[in-house]
Amino acid sequence: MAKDNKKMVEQITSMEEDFTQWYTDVVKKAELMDYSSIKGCMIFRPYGYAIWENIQKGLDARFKELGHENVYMPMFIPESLLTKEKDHVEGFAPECAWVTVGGENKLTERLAVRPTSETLFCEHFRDVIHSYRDLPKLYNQWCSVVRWEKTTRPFLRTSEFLWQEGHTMHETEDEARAETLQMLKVYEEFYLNALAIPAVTGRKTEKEKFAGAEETYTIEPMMHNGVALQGGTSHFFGDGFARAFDITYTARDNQVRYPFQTSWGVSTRMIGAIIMCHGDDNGLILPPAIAPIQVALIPIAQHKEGVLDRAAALRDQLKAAGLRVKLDDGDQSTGWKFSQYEMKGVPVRLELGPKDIENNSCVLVSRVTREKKFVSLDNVIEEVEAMLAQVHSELVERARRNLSEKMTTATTHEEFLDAAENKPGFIKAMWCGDSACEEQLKDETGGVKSRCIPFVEDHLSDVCVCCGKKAKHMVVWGRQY
RNA sequence: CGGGGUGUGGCGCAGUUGGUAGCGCGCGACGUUUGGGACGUCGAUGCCGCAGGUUCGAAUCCUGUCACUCCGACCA
Repeated sequence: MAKDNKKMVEQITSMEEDFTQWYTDVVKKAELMDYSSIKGCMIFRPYGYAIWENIQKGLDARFKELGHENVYMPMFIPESLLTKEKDHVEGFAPECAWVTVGGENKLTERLAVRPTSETLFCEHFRDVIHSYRDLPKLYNQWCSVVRWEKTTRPFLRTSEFLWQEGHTMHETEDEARAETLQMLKVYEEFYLNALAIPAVTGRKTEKEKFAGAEETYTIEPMMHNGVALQGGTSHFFGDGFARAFDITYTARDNQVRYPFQTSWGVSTRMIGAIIMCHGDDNGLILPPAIAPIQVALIPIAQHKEGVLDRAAALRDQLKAAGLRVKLDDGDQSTGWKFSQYEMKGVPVRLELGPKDIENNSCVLVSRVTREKKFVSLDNVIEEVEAMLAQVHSELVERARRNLSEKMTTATTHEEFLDAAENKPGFIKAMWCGDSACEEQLKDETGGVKSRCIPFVEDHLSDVCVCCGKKAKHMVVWGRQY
């Protein structure tokens, strides 16, 4: 029996042994997704989709609080529209999926399945923006986009992925720049307070910028193994698209002017970040704010008189307090249920058995520490809420520690190469501002790239870690998914 | 797009010198269990990725093809 138990637990490969396999095991065992018959596309299973719905709810409320409105654009983009902005099309055309036939007939112009919707928004903005009174336009859309990726991984990179894309138009450059930074702050706050993920934020270098953007800002969380994930981006476009699409308005000074534009997005990749940031060898660990089930209520000896009734009453009580609870009265063994909800990353488990009922108590177990706490049923709601809050702060604390432990500095070329080779994580190093040095470092290290120029830069030295010329910025470097 | 790997019940796999498919898990019924992945009995489930070929006979040999997956280059 003991041997069998062991085998069951070993269904998840340990992180230490093979992080990639661990990741795949977790997404499957936690029932987040399944592979589909379409290459690179995945099926969101109910539990995985529920996480996305909670992320949506949290972000959507934040966007709306700041005055944004949701819209929906078509999923097809005529080739002529997509190609209006030169840099943009060069960035995206190579990975577009094209529709060339409609019904029985070949189309006169092929249609791209949207890889991103800047061009569609611009076409529309051209029609609805005429006066400063029409500005700002603060639009957002929740949709899926398609990018024909060569290699794909569940949640991290799929050919079709779900996301939100905000697109805004403003009277002034200052206002648009402020919007760009504001939305990055929203992402940063959401990552921290909802996903329990602290992250590095900053500006992308010229080389890493979004196709067509003047500035790209990014949030870069670090995964458990030290690898970065571009977790969200916010772009300032200047008036480049406005000029390309001939979007003009009559300003307060009665002059015809071009508006200034931003766009910003996060995707279901966030779920990948949650998995790789918080998970452990027993499976997923979900931050309480977005966990579809916050409390797994497991009745003990449920066949005994009164146990299920009492458990159901407790469930209703917790639900009434606004908690997301699942009472599992299935006939699987208790141990099986424990394992099941651990794999699925439910933050708090509540055990209720005959002895507890007799004592007017129950047992709470934290998914992070596995610590058992015996609490009175009289104040169970407060206790559960406290444990959920504790799980959140422990996840933040753990992730913060990982981030700082895996952050190294390099002041010389040798140090940089050594860190890239031997120390998984981020590297802080000075940089001259030349893309050639980024290219060289990437080649020498086999994939370490600039993540961003953080908002607060340390002065590590006067010279570029690569070429030795005068340094312009401190850059955070790392490998990425 | 380059390099590797794998395709056999839902999942993980075995299948010898070619002889007509098996194991574990899971699934269903019943019974016993029930505070860390329970046990017994019975039962159901296969276009052996696909298409050709060789052969009396192919999961097995040959050719082609498709898919998935991992590692690189490209990207949220």
